[in-house]
Amino acid sequence: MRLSTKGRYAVTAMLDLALNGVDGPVTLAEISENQGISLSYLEQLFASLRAKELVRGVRGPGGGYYLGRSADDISIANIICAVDEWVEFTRCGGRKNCSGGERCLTHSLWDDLSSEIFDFLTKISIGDLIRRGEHKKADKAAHLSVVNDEGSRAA
Amino acid sequence: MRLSTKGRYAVTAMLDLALNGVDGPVTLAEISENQGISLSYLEQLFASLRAKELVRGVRGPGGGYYLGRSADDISIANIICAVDEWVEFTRCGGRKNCSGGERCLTHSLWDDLSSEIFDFLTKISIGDLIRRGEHKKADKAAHLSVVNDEGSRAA
DNA sequence: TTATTACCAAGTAAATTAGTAGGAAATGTG
DNA sequence: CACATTTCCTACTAATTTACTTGGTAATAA
Repeated sequence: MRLSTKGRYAVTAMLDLALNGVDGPVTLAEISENQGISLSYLEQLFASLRAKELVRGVRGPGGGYYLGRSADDISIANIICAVDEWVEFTRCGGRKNCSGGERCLTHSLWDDLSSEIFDFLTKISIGDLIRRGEHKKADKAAHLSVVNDEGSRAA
Repeated sequence: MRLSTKGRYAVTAMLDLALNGVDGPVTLAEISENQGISLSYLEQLFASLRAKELVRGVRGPGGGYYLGRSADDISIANIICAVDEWVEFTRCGGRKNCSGGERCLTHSLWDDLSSEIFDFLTKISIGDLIRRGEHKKADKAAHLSVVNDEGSRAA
């Protein structure tokens, strides 16, 4: 697994798209403005996202991007894999003395961890994140001024 | 959170250290050999790991590195944070029109996801990974030739 | 004394990230 | 139709990060 800043940009952009795309498509110019990402870099990212059918583009005036499918059917792993090319590491073939022996155990362990992280991110959808955000807002509205050390992060 | 190849190297090296360091310290030369990482790059990584007291170096002939504390007290998040400098993103201050309004929700959502991934990796220790590996070995020995689609990954 | 090892610093090649520039192809609107 | 808007596409580039190289110094066991 590989969670780089590139993947972060992509997830953030997709989140923006899901939030602002409820009535009509969202232009990359808007996302660029909102998130402080250059338009052309967004174009690159969205080319990858479009290739994996995570977004759908509409050209011309009034155009922009839609989510390619329901927000509940788009996982964080989907997004990150789309832009980050998912290099499979620990392909022990070709490595030193990795065949079968003690040596390979380390690789195998990392491989297990890696796929566990992947599973974790597969289970979180854009829809989940949004609902979670709504809950938090509702909670804040309900018992206002009740501040614990977790809630007061975003200034 | 940021899970780069650099963090991968560090986790792999720490795993190697934990596995081979049961009787006596492990030299970076050995890890370099085992994992195919250049000695000097390992030195850089271990400088960071040592600064966070995740490893302990012993100089001179017969020297090498020990884990800084019990394998159960070293989480994957610990390791990644040590080498990856943990840049805190989505510090919305200074950003566009991020103060309070709609705009910030996206950042906040990503921030939540980020800390969730962090929590996840905090809960997995080097010790956990090793025990998991041993279980897997035991399972293989017990009901041999029973292969499901998950177990047959590492060739 | 010597070999071995951690430890340290400066520099560098390669890869990746992020952004620029300059378009072409659709498409809604006047 | 003309035109503005927007996706879509390619090539180039600056900045940053990754991974490695080189050339040491300091500690220490034999």
